[in-house]
Amino acid sequence: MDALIRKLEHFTQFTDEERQALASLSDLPVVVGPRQDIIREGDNPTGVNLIVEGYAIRYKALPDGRRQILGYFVSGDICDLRVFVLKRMDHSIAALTPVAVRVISEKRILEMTDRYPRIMRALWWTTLVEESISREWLLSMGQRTAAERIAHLFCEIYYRARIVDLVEGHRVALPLRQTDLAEMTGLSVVHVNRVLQDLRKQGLITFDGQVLTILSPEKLEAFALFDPLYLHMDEGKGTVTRTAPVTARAG
Amino acid sequence: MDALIRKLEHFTQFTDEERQALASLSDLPVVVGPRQDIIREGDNPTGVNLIVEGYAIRYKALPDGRRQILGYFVSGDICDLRVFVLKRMDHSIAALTPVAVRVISEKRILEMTDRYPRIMRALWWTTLVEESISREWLLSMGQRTAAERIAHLFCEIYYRARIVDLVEGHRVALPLRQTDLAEMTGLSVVHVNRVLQDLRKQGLITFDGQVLTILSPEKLEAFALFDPLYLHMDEGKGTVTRTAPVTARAG
DNA sequence: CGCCCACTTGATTAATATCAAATACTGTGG
DNA sequence: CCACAGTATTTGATATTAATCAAGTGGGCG
Repeated sequence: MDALIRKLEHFTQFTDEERQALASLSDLPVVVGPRQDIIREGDNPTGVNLIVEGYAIRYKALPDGRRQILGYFVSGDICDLRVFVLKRMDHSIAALTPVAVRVISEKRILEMTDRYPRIMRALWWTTLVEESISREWLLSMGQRTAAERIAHLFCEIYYRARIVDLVEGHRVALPLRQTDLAEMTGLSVVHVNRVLQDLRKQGLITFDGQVLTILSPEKLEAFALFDPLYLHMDEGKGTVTRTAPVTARAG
Repeated sequence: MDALIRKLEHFTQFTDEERQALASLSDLPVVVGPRQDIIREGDNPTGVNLIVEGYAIRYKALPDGRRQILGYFVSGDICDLRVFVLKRMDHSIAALTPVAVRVISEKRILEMTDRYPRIMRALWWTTLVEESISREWLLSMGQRTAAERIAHLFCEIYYRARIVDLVEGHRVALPLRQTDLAEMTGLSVVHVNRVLQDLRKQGLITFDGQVLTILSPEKLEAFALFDPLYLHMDEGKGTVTRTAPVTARAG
């Protein structure tokens, strides 16, 4: 829950009461094994999932088995906040690594957002950021080369992990296989492997399947044509809490 | 405005009063010339745009000029319903063909959704469908071949146009250039041209830059691995208006 | 130890981009 | 009505990117 609050506070500032409400939002976390589905396409979802620990993904598959990862969740991310409006999931959500999730019922979400409009606005913000990310992915898929695409993904992970204090030095715990990267970027595993070697050779990153190290954020961002604007960090503070000072941009 | 109501009624059934409220929502339409920006990246949007006529697009560009179309709007589509939460646009919206838009202020939207929860829900539905479409595009970009991707796009256009009565026979007015298709699919113009020839040769479609004809919807859908589920048509009726009969699926 | 994965490497092929030129189409002015 | 300019489409040839196929290597673990 901590991570959620930390993340939302990049958008707004909460009162203690609001923070309290957020903290008491959900039940105990459930642990999901790696590569297990959390929600499957076609399901009628009953609650919202808050990722407490680990990496989860959205994915979608074609009938012949080709599979595309559409996005990922880190600690503090909420899956499918407004999914109650739709009848059936049009995609699946799965744990990539071991994941701890807290399930929050629709009722609780509604109670809380009714009582605390600022929380509602903050939650909206998270879904808008998620959409923005998905647009950036579309740009990546359509226009960035394989190397740029992977580099860009690493930049994004770096930023998103940092928001919730998952970065130390320039290192992020990132227990992914190269096949996962392949499914995220729409590339073949072999090609991902070669691109990774190339990025390593260029001295931009280090990645061993467990830890991603960004050797030079500036260089990597330049290479990837990465512009963090699409993550909309820190930008709501001024508008929502009008009296609060605007803090410096993270990073 | 008609098209909007027609579209929303694929999700729910309105009372006359609600329909009235929707109809009186906005001012006179403004006409935007083809290839003109409607909102530009970095802008702080002041209102919501309802497309009355024509095709508009979302797009995003890299600093070196590469450009990706992220989605398109047909009559009845609303751009950026909840954009007030974010400070700045992270992408642009432009007219592809001549477009008529109605601008709706945030205030009006809020008044209406406060008074008519069913309208609020219906508007939410449209944004969820839009997100779903963007996920499907990601799947297309990552996993579908060039030909499948274009075929899939045509299927989608066919369905979305049909919702708002823009299809006659199996023909849709679609005044696009091949470069537009290229930017939508992340392909080069030359390759789009060849794929189009191929689809024509296979007897699946006809397209002359003005009118798209789907010669055999079944064959085209099979070829494109198209499953209309992601468009979430007709699926909310049962849940929102509990007394209303569930109508047959369109198509 | 030996097996199962994941990763790596090399060779080849397929998909798609790029470059360059030719053809068609659209609207305009004479 | 024609000539022309400008743009869009088409075609051909070639280059590049990335996929596929096939065969290693290497590490973790029962």
